[in-house]
Amino acid sequence: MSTSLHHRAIENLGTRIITGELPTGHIMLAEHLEEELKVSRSVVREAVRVLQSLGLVETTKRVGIRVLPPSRWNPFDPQVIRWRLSSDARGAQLRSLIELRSAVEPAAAELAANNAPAQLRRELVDIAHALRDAGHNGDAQKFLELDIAFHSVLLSGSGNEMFANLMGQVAETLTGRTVHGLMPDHPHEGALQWHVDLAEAVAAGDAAAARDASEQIMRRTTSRLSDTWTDQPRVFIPVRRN
Amino acid sequence: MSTSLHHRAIENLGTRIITGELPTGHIMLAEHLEEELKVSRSVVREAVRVLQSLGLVETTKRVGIRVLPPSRWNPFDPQVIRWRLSSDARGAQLRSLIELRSAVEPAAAELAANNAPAQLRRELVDIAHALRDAGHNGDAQKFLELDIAFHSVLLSGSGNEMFANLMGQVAETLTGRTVHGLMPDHPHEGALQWHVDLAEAVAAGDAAAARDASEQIMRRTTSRLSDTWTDQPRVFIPVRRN
DNA sequence: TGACACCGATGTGTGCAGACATCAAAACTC
DNA sequence: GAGTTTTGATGTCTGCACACATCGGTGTCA
Repeated sequence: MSTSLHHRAIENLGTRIITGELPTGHIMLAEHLEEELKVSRSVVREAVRVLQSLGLVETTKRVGIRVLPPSRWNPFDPQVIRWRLSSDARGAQLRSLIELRSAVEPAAAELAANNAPAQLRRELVDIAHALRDAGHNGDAQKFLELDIAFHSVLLSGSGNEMFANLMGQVAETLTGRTVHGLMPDHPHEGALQWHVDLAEAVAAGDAAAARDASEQIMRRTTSRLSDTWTDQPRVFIPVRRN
Repeated sequence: MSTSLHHRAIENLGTRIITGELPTGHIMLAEHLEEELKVSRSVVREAVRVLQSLGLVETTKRVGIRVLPPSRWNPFDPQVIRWRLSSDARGAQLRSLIELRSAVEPAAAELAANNAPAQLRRELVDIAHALRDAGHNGDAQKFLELDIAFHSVLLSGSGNEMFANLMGQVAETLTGRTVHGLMPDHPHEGALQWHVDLAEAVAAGDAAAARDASEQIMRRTTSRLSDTWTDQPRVFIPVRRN
């Protein structure tokens, strides 16, 4: 009972829309939602307003609340990502996130090597060494924590708030990976060293080396996970013209 | 008066928070907002709920509605981006977007060369040629439209919905560029050719060439705009740990 | 006397119920 | 078919009850 009714209503409708249980074009009435969710009008209205701002629904007078097509959803919203990760589209969502990370992290590494404050560089090196140790010792729990911390600090160090914000979603991905049993028992030895190389390149201000190391890491991560989405068809969202 | 009260309330509070007129930690009371905005409680409550989902405010019982620090804002939300683009932080926002584009578009070009459907490839080539013609003829209006269309189609062709979604924000950036008088009278001749090269590489399925051409374009775009944000300090968002 | 734990008063968001206003789709009239 | 009326859903407003975090007073104990 700790979560608010408002929050639960958003969660309920959001997941049902994203799983496709409430398909594109499906029309709901606020009044109907009241009795279905057993909540009052204000709760329904506030939830619908939030879903509207996420691009999941639109409201039209005399019609009702219409579910919008996936192309209108805001794919960068943390909630939308979380809902997709726990739906049938998990593979497609993971692929999107990995492709985004593969594009962004090398750029972030370059920026961090050029701009990050000294303390952050030191922290990155420390984490990389601890990460290598945890990997050698087979401490899976600690390894995961340090892995998330490493990439978070790296993205923060880019000084680009959009990059930095991705860390939350990266964390979801990584934790989700373990949850779904996609983590290896023993981390790859080369990957551990690449993390150290990356940290030291950033510390030394060597942007090119930092990018190289990051690209190595992302290539390996991609190849390790790519078989989870081979069955997922790519969706080509039509260009919206006014 | 066409926009709803709800929407106007969001716009009012959102802009004032992002410009810093309502600083981090500032506390408002719902009751006070009612009389200030001259709207009823329901409007205020729905607006606050949306701002909450954007990470701009949080509500606490017995305290009120507290403005959150910029590190909590969702930097990928289109509304937040728009507000930041029309605030003092416009330079920083532009830099973030360009860095993101620079990271994403070459990756999108690669993906498009590997995966895009045939019709999309043809369309891209047609647009590139039309873009070159418009550039030669000095037709600024048409050039802008085609430029937006080109990058939109390219990002859509990646088959990654997150990449595809960036086109909206790219469009904002590009149109904002002309609005702020940052467009050259005559587009760079090399850039026009690079667009054609990129389109033809995608059409031919040559991922490496597509990436190269895209990187060229982004390098030029970055260097052309970088003097608009030289005075903007980089902000290093602290890593949020639970 | 002073420090500390307890507890009730207070204020604020949360949730509820009902009413009227508004406006666009649908039905109707000509 | 064009213009008009009707209808039905969201939009907006208001009063009320409740939950609960914070604050300040009270009592207890050292």
